[in-house]
Amino acid sequence: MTSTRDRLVDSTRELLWDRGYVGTSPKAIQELSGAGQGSMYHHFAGKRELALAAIERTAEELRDNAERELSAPGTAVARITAYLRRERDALRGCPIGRLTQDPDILADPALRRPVDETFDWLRERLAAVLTEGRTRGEFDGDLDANDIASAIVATAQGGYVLARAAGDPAQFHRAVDGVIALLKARTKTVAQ
Amino acid sequence: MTSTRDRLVDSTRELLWDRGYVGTSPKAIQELSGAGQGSMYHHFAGKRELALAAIERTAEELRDNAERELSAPGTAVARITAYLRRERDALRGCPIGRLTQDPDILADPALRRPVDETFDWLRERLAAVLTEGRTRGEFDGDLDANDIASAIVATAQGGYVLARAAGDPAQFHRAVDGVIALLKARTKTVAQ
DNA sequence: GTCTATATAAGGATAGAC
DNA sequence: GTCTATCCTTATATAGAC
Repeated sequence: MTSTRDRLVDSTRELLWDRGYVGTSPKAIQELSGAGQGSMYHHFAGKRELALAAIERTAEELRDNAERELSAPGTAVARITAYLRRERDALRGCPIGRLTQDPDILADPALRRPVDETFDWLRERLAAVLTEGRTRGEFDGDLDANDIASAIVATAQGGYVLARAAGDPAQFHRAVDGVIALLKARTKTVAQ
Repeated sequence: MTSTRDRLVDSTRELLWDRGYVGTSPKAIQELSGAGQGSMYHHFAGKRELALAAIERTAEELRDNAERELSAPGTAVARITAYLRRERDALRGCPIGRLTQDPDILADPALRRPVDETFDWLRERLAAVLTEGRTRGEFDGDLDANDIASAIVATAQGGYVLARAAGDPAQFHRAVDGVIALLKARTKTVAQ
């Protein structure tokens, strides 16, 4: 059903997620995808081209998933809470954030771009949701949407770090609960 | 002045910080330290033993630096702010947090322990500072010190991710400013 | 499109002389 | 303690047949 090409890209995505760029070998990609060596080099020029396709696809998917939560109906805080509490494998971490630890990725503009753009988009999207909430009068006083949006994205990314260090997904959720509690304290105490 | 052994450990610390465990080769360690191959294997059994010494040393240093800010005089928020705003090379990231992206480190209990313990300590230390602040009456209402401490550590760790993705240290500071703003909003509005 | 053969370099270490 | 020689494996391809 799926083409060899697709299986190569999907396998690369999995391996990049778990082992990063430097930790992912062509041989491992071939084994996971079930494609032979000649086949792999027929479809892609090499590891770099494969990684590029894999990263672009992963970035697209992350964005789509985030947009689903963030564009749902509800208050700003409810949507951000839903986004942060969405079910996930916290121990596996973020497939995009992970790539920022790979010097070879950061050094290559093409490989780096989807990473950069994903976080840029996410930060702006969260800031827009916060601004919308403020316009609607959800929050008390003023609120720097850009800084808080950054803090929210960072809390999630750092939550993965804490979870992986401890080997315990609860550490992710604890961090997320912390930032949600801080954010909720800024909402007007009208309803519960 | 410094022993060959120390130069080997220091070089390994630098390389682990920048390239991670899988990205650090014995050859690179030898070149950076100026030690020969025989010399390296005389002092250490191999890459793993070198990494162990390097990670333990880095963890110790991180802890000492954090303790310096967190045990200073001042309010809880002032100390946490000083900790988060301490001068740093945000683009380089956290030398301990970085290791959580290395499957080989997480899979090895000895290599992983200092990483786990560092974050455990840091989270508890921040929670203690927050609890102390609450006892002193710095904060309005209640406040879940553990969750907020987690969120603070996570914001810093995630701030590095954002900074590295963008190639811009300002992204780290933006996230940090966001969480500080949220935290400050919880202080009693007595003084500024 | 896929397979097998071959190739160069690097990773990670051991052996033994000095 | 340090150096050089040697070793086996993996990384990352290229070449050419089918």
